[in-house]
Amino acid sequence: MPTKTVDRRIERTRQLLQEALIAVILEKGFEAATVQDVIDRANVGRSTFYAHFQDKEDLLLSGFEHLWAEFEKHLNAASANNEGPWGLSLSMFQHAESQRRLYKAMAGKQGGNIALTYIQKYLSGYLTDHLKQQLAKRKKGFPPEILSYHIASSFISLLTWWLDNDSTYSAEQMNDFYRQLVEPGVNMIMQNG
Amino acid sequence: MPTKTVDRRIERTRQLLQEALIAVILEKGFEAATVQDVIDRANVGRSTFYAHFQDKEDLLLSGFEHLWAEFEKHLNAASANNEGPWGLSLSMFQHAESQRRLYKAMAGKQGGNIALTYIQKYLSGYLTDHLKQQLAKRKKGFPPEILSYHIASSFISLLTWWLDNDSTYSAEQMNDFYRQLVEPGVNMIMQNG
Amino acid sequence: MPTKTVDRRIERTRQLLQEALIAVILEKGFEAATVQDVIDRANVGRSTFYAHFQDKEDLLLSGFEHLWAEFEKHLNAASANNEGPWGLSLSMFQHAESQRRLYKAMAGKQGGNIALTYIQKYLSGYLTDHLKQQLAKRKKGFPPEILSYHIASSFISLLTWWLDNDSTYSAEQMNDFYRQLVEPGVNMIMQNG
Amino acid sequence: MPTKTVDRRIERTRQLLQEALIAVILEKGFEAATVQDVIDRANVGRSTFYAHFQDKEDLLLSGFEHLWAEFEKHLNAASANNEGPWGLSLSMFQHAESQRRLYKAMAGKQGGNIALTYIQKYLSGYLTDHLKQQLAKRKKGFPPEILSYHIASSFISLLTWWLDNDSTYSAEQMNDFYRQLVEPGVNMIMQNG
DNA sequence: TCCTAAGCGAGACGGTACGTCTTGTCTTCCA
DNA sequence: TGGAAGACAAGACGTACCGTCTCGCTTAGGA
Repeated sequence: MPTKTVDRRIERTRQLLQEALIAVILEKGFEAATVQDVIDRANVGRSTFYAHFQDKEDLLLSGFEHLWAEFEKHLNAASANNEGPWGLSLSMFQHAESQRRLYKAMAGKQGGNIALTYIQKYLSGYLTDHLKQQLAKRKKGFPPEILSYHIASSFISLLTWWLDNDSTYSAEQMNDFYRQLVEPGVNMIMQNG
Repeated sequence: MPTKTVDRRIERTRQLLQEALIAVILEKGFEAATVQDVIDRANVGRSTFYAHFQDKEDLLLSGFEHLWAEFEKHLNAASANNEGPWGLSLSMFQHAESQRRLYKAMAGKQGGNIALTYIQKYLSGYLTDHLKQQLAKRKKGFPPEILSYHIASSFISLLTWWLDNDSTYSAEQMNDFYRQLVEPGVNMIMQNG
Repeated sequence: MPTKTVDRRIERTRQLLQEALIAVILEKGFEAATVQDVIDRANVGRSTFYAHFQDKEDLLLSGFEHLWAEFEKHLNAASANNEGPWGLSLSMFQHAESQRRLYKAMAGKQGGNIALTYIQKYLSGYLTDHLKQQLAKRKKGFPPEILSYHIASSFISLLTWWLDNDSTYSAEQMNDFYRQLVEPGVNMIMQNG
Repeated sequence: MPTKTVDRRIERTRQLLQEALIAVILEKGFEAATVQDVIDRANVGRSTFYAHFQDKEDLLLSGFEHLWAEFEKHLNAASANNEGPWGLSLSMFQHAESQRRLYKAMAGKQGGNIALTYIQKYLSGYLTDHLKQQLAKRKKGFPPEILSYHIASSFISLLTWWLDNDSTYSAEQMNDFYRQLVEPGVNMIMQNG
């Protein structure tokens, strides 16, 4: 059975462009980065860029999706210790620690909000699923969408802060801080809703 | 000594431009707004725009500063009930409620991050001053900059969420939610630092 | 009565561009000339070019129309001696002689065929009007459109040859050659049609 | 010794491309035709095109050379009646009549000037050879290069007119028109030079 | 009440980046 | 292993904004 073989240049070009974008973002930020900056650094023709990606957002997103796929691998590999929201946040801090460069470009303030918006949505969805049952029992409780939103955005705030300040705290320390800040409030709400 | 009298047209033009920018932001967002959009709506010449403002960021900021001055008036007027961090946050929710249109344009996701960055800095500064003494007593406590950052960014997250979702919760309710979410964690840290 | 005043920069820019185009055509030909070549030489911004002209054809045509207007002035000034087709052709040879540079760029093989097509149409129209009556008398004569076409295209061929070969023949000599070549055939046809 | 056999695919590919080019020229003209248009219509890869031809001019020229070779066959076959300049022109009108499609693409205004330039040169050369002796006798005569140029370009003008207007005149009629227009002037010059 | 400096609209201008298109070369894969 | 398919670098195209500028007109405020 003849497997359709792919031209290996294609993937190479995509990676050159993704790497070039990261480099440019770290230099001057996502907004200020121009397509010309990226293709110059990648040594790639203008039309080649547009053959692969619609625009620089699309390019960033493609890189993010790759990073996210790796994160999910990491998550599954460590699944034993990382269950529940606090396990998930720890995993993400750890993954960010091991891919600091990429995370700074995508989730730092230099990056656009594309990646952060994605993460926000993912976490909110996860939390809504996870807290649904407990919240359902409450009669006239705390608005669950606000709760989910807060847990997710607090995490993102801390993550961004960590990345942008080149903080030397470890992933585990950051997750501890996160839990100390957020968990008490959440627990209060879950008990008294 | 002759008092230098100011041409009243100047202030009028500035306001026309500020209002036009707000309107355009609410329609298509700050990023997508062009100077041409703004001056068309304000019926103002291009060079007039640049005579008053460096660019659209500058224009937004000028409007924000005006809004902020009004907030401080509001804050002082209600100072009796609004002391401490939770009083400050309540004042801001209330002010946002009374100026919903402007807040949506500046602090909603349609606005840039200029205003939010400003608020973030202001709150962090306020909190650092306010919590400094208590935190100073702790020996090896929780990092104060993270604590301040969290309290401020949680507030901003809720405010933005409130504005963007056209939520019908009152300012007082929103502040309650905010306290329920954030206060327990802060108290734990302050006691055990 | 207030005459609508025109911004003098506009005409200046148009002329800068027209002159730059002529220069570039003489260097590398109309087809090879790029908009970038022209605006670089004219020290004009790209968008300014497109504010004035649709494309380089439009620019050439605008210059040609100006040249043509001058030709008509020249024609009227010398109208006494230049009546009839052979007077018209003499006038054009003379005008070309006095504006050799422009004619080379527009009617030489370096120029596109825009100007030549225009001249061809103009001459054919003129000749059709002029020969109509005589030809109308013939019963089943020579096709008049072919006759007009021949007289016009022969003229254009000679003109182009003259320009491209930097020939030293005078305008009057060229017109003599033209008459010697074309007049006998025309006369035969007009008599025997 | 094995006779070098030519891969029949090669010739087939060349013909596919030539035919595709003709079709595209007739649709949108030579200038507007792109290599992509041609290879799409020929169902051929881009590199294949460039393996056979330098560019679209080269391709057109190759087709023209083939056509020209056929013309020469036609010329020799009818040589008895077609001697001298007026026999040559008749032959070409006849050949154009029998290959109207190809001639329209190459010698019509849709085709570039490549073919016409070639024909012009060929005719000028032929005429120079043919008229040389007679002109040599004259002392201070009419410039022979102008005479040759005129005879050739008048022919080309008529041919192009005929093709572009889908005229129903026969080749013989066209040649008659051509002779009526051009011969008298030439004869006058030859007698009095 | 007039005069004059300045605010202003209108918009031309030089630039820069965009996303598209075409060219001619060069690499990869397949028959 | 030679030729077809098509990925690629290069660069021109026409459009959209930007921030600067020049131009006359209106108009406010001091004389």
